[in-house]
Amino acid sequence: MRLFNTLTRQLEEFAPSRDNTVRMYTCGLTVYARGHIGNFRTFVCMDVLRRALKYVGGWHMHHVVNFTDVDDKTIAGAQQEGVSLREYTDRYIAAFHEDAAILGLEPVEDMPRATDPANLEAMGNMIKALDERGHTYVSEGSVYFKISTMPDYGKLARLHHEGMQAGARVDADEYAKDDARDFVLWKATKPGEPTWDVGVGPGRPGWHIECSAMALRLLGEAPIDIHAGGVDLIFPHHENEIAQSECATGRQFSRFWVHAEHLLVDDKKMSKSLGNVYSPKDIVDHGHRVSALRYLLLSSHYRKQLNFTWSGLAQAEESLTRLTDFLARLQSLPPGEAHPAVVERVDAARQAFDSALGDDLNTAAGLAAMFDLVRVINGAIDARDVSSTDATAITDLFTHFDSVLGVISLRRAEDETPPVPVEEIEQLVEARKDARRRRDFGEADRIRKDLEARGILLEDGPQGTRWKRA
RNA sequence: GGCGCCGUCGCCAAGUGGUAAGGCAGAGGUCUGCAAAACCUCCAUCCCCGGUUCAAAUCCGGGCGGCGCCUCCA
Repeated sequence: MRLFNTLTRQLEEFAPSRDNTVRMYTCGLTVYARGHIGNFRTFVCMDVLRRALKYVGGWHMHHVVNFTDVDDKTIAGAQQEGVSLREYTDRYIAAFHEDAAILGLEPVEDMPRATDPANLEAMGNMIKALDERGHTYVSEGSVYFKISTMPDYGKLARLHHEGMQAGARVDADEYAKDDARDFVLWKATKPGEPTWDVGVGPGRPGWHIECSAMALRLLGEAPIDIHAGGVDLIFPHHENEIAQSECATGRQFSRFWVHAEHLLVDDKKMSKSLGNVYSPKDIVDHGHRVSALRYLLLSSHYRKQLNFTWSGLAQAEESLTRLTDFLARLQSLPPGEAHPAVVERVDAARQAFDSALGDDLNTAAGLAAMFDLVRVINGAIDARDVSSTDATAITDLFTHFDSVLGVISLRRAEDETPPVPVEEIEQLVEARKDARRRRDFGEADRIRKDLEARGILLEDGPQGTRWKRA
């Protein structure tokens, strides 16, 4: 499996370093607000990476996705609402789980939160290790990482210090630093803020330390295999994680760094002032299905910016329908032997799909392999060259496709709760069948239009009438 | 000011040296009580200008256009 490594800016052959288990860490959500579709673009991409490693690469996963549940925004939010930090962040963690479920994210092995005692302790230990090795200094009660003690600082982001002066907005931190580029490991306690004592003075974690500490605590000895997140995290977050982890352990932190590009909305970055920040739930409130959003996210490469539009979502909806219509059609094929021509096509499609996904997660090419198969098999069905035995093989292959893409199963789950009760639909389909038998097409069409208005489509075929959600 | 990415059919989107995948939309046809679905046919020479090469959307140079990072951010 080939993956683009931000560290080298090249495609590299990936395999886990030990035990056939991929040790992967994805930077998760800061839980001061409900996650938006931009956040979820990253999470869906990493979910597909995770699934591809499992179901195409054949490896086991130990995948950690964290919650940042303490920072300026969470503290401010909790204070504003007069609730505890824990209570405040619990809400958004619950919302995340809700949205993750409707988007079909596969549960990961660990979802730690920064303020859990074991994690805070791990942070304290890492800071102590850094201190022993001479990488820290204390200023006004806060502990800082001293960049000048790390010669290869900047290797991930590849930022050159000279160029940073001219137009860069210099960090107007409220804490004093020796060098503008130094970053805080542990922030001194301020009145009214939550505080912990983990052996480096009372205070709270700096942003970067939590990921380093949790990744190594949960995934074991450095280097881990993959560290992932959105592109905006490359600097400073991931760069600083590398600095802390490598200076504390003396070893490489992560072998691969994988970054998902941003999602734009109507060609603009999402922002509250533009009113274009949507959560997965907003997609539903706009009358769309979340499966269409997942499909849309899959339809372009994870390292390219993706422009979200409502019409793009509608197109995704139609494309996905073509796949599910095809699978429905496979249900009613006559029994018989497997056809060699079909078997050959199925094998070719599997190969094309796996090779696309194994090539730096080329989901768009993977989808094309699926549609190629759909077209060919549809034609073969019309020619009566597909048996139920073939159908089983094809269905199995689609199960494989979807183990990685996770979009068809999502759509099916949605279909289980149609806008009209299934019993009523079936009753009306029966009534319409009678009407058609009587050649009372007026009544038959009336029933169909009535159901259509309520979100149910009827299709007459040789095997009878099939219904589906609009 | 520094670093980097992108520009392929009306829309979305693969392809990165060998003569343009796939999806949506559209046109015509087959099938159907009518629809829908399905199938068949049609629908691009790759932002512009130079260069390298037998051969370039793919490599190099220069433009034009869009975007990102350098600051909290997926």
